[in-house]
Amino acid sequence: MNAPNESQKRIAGTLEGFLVVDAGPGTGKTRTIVERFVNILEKGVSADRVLLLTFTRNAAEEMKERIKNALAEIYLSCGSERRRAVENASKVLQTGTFDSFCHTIVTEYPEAISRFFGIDGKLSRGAVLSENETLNREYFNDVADRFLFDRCGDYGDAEAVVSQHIGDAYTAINAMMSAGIFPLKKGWFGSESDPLTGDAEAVADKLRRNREMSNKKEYRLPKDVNQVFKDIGIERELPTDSPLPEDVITEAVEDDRTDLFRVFHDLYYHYIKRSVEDDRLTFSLTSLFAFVVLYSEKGIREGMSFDYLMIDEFQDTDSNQLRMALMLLDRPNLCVVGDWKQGIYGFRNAEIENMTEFHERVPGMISELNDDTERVRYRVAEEDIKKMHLDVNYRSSSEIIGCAYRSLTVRASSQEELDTERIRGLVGPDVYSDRDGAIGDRSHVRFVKADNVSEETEEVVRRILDYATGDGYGILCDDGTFRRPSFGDIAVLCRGTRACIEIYEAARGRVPVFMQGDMEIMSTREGKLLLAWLKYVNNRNDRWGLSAILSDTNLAPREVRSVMDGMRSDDRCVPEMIREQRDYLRRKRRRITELVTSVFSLYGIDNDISHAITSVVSSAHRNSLLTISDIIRMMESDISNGTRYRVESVPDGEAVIIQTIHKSKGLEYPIVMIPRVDSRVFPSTVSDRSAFLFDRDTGLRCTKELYRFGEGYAKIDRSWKTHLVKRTLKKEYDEERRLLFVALSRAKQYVTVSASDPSFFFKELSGGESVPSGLIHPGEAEVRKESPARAPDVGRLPPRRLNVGVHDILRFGDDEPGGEPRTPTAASADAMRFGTAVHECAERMVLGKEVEEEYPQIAVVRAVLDSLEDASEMIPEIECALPFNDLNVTLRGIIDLLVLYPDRVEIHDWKTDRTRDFEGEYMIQLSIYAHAASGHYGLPAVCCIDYVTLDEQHRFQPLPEEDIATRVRDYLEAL
DNA sequence: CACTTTCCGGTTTTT
DNA sequence: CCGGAAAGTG
Repeated sequence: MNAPNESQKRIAGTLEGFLVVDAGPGTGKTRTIVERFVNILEKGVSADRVLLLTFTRNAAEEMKERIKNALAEIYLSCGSERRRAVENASKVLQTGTFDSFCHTIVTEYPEAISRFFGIDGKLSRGAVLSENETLNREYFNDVADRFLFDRCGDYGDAEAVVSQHIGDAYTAINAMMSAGIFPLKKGWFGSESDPLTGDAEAVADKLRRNREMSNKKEYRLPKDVNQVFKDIGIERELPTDSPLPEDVITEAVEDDRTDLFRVFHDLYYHYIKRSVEDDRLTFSLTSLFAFVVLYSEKGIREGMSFDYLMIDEFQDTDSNQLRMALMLLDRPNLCVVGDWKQGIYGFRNAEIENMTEFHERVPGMISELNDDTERVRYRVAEEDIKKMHLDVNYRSSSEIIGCAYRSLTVRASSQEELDTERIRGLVGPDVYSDRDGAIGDRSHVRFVKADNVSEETEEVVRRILDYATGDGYGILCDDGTFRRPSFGDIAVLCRGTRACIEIYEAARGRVPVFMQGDMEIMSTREGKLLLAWLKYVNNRNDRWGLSAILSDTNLAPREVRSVMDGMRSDDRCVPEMIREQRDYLRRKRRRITELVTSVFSLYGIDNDISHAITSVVSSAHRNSLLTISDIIRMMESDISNGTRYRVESVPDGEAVIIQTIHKSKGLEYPIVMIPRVDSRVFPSTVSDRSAFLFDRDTGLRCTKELYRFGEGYAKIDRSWKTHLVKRTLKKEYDEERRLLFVALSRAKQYVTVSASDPSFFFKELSGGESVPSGLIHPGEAEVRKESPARAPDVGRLPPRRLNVGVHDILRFGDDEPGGEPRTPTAASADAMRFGTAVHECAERMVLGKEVEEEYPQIAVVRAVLDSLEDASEMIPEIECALPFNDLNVTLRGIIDLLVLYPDRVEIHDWKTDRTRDFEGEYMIQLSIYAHAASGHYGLPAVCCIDYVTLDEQHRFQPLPEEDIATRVRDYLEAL
């Protein structure tokens, strides 16, 4: 890369004070942060006094790498005296995610939290951070149910609404945590009055302003209220020829919410208390508790402090995090970097206002934090805060930048609004392109309108082919020349996962394509075919299974039906080939992993999804001796619950990537396609259905209200007051526009935006100028139309790559490879169950969790773990894969325990055997793991079989890979 | 043309 | 069950 530009230099050189850096897309943000970080160290500041916080692990890792590299360069160019300091600095770099930092604080000082809240119980050092939001909701639900039951009748009308909408209460409480609002045993933190009231004056003001802005002839707001009155059946009407009367504004804004606040206070406090007592943390609780520790304990706060702090992606912070940042500093040296235009995490309570209103928020926060005692030991006035700007875009052509900025621009309806936008740097790009000279005219932004969704999907595929194979496109290389685009240069960015999947499915088999993200793998063709075969193999009379199998062949629907009808008597009407396949598969019914891979190889299916399914099924099977019917049940429940699994990402660089816009943040591609910019889809019109509204200005409000009609008759219906207040929240720039901005600004040279039912985003952006679909005809030879699903043919279709379970190639005496497996006896089933139990305990122990079971084997495991104390990392139950490319086979298995040392990896495997009869086989097993791990980490591996029943260990060097290959060959022979 | 009624579709996700 | 947009109405 070339030398830093002026603004990058200025920012990297401004080391002291408070600094906000507005860094538009592609402006060299990471580089500037790295440079600034290094500059601070160069000044002689000790590396442990500088902290860099980010939001994702990836970003944290990348930063660390790049800082280390920069330091390494310095190292080479300086004298021996400085060398040691530089070397040392690179070891103690303080970079990490906000959440991991908070987690450290909380687990290190758990007693501070109980002390602060006045709770008897306390979090342990090993408190579990429950990442699964579904389970967290369930936990809250249980806690709240119980609580409301115990306090039945204490909270008047509010209680009814809360108990009917516990999930919504959880959401609202999480939003409060992010906003830094939380209950004390009595009252609320940091305020005499109720912090949930909001800013009544501000809301009233907005309602009045709204009145002025309304259409001269008719007044919108009174009409709106009348509509609600009508909907809920209240006989009341406001005059629509006059503005909203002041007394109505007052009535709406100053609605009495004391019961609602009381129930939330008590429930919120109770939830905190129970979580502490049950030793349960969520990400939100961790963040809140970290604040509490820093706030309440002077010693900890000072011990944790830094002289310099930098925060990346600052638009993703919430206010709790900002306040923590202020307390973490010993001196006023805070540099925040981000781009509010890329703030797309509002649904996670991130506030772009932390960035846009940084100047106003910070001084206020500091004085609040210093309310009773000095917690922030420096002063920052609004005018001390410097604002700098990265303004050169090194990524995109100016056509693309212009388009991206236009996507943000809203038709400002007043001069005042326009001015606000100008201040925010919105009217016209605040960034200019550096690429135009190099790119020249090899850039475009195109708009395509298709007649319907499937036609649009087709069009996307066509255009992918055109970009990758057609003439007239050139991708700029580092040396300034152009090359033909390849599939790997193209990204398809969608608003939602659904669209991603649909486009992925349509493109698969025709274009090399790769989808990133979790998928409902069991609902795919692969999943359903497998399910169908499992059912049919399990039971020859399974009608659903057979009909699904038949429907995937090229039999006409009529023929399928006649077969199904014939099924009522016997299965002679089933095509012979299918029956043969069933017999072939049935022989493998006890080797689930093999059965699964065989089903897929019948169809020649070997892709990300089939891999993911294979690994889910085989690990479920491995963990608890499942039968075919258990697997069937699991798959069926996954289908009906819409369970998503991570699909292993093997981007080979030459495949089109399909991902959501959210996932694309921070990435760049030469060619970007943005499909489905349709009405209701993008911008998404999913409305807030929550029973509670929580916002800085409006405070906490209930969207429902209990209406009483005379004699004891009452009903819960929407609250007209909250409805009115909600209208003040309508933001001019909503997240959807920023999402479009993110999508467009990923592109370096070419963009195609398409729609079948254009939304107003599409219309606005294209200016009504779009091209119909179907104009592009990529060479037919290139279009490998997926042949209509062929009937599976046994044997003739060699599997392209076979996934083989490690256990499949091991020989345990009575089990001939490829033959019928030994029949599980009651005794051997028991032994396996015991083995599984020991493995589970061992896993928990590695993770530092309590283990209740106490038998001799556990003590042995503990002794082994204790002997590994100087390891840099211990990973239990990790999946591994060892490819044999010449054999077209990948061996897959799960390592019981992988121990990482700086210079080697150690593979451990727990064995509950009473003899060492199978040692030879186990050595092969561990050797496979060792080669896989060794390849992954680039370190030599050592194997160790831990016989926990015998209390013996067998350490050895892995057997040569060739020995394993021989086994694999034998296995393939026998197939 | 302006307003009302009916209809439709239905997220994003790191730590 | 809600809000946006198409269809329906005067």
